[in-house]
Amino acid sequence: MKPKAALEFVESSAWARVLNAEQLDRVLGEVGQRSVRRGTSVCHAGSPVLYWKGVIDGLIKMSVTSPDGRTCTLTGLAPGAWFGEGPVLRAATWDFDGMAIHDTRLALVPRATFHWLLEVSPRFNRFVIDQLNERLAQFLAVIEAERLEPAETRVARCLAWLFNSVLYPGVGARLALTQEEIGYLSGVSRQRVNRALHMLEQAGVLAVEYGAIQVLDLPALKRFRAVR
DNA sequence: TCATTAAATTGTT
DNA sequence: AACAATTTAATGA
Repeated sequence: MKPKAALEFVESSAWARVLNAEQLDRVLGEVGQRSVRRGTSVCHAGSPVLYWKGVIDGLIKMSVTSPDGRTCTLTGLAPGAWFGEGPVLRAATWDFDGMAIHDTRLALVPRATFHWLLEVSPRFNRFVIDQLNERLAQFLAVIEAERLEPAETRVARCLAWLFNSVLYPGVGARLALTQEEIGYLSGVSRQRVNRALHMLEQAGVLAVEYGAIQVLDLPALKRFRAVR
């Protein structure tokens, strides 16, 4: 696979801009690329972590499966995302499943390269800390909504997450996503998603399109609260 | 380009 | 979960 798109993607990533020329050269020399069709697995719980992965375009769903076969979706990974630093850092295997829910292109940074960057670049370390911290804040917001808020608010939090420009710099104002998919990502029935989206549209926060949504006011989406 | 049809998605119960 | 309405994509005249 010719990694041309991956090279450009790495160069445009926030963490690449904090590296010196020598460090960037090594990364560009070792980065790989992979295209996956919608519906295919991109990483599997229990299998070895070989790469730190970036989403060039498309969409990935992160989920876990219980021993009796039930699955729970944790989050979506939108364009611009880099993921897997957790498993890369602490273990030799993935602790979640990743599935492409759209045709997706991935950039692959070998595990060894990632660890080398951590050793030689304080600013890269800082990037990783910032990213982990941003995720933590997002997870807290989602857990809070899960326990305290009605479904409409949970949908809003889930969408605010997907449009997070720190975690997913590649996402513009518009994201191709059906209401069914939003349901899977936010743990809400499609009917409830439909209601929530219209509520959010009424509030002027986003525009509902056929098979897509467009965010008009991201700050408002983040702080949106439906009345119970 | 237009009309027809199938498939996907949405809105509602 | 089921159904009807709507939108899109594909096909061929």
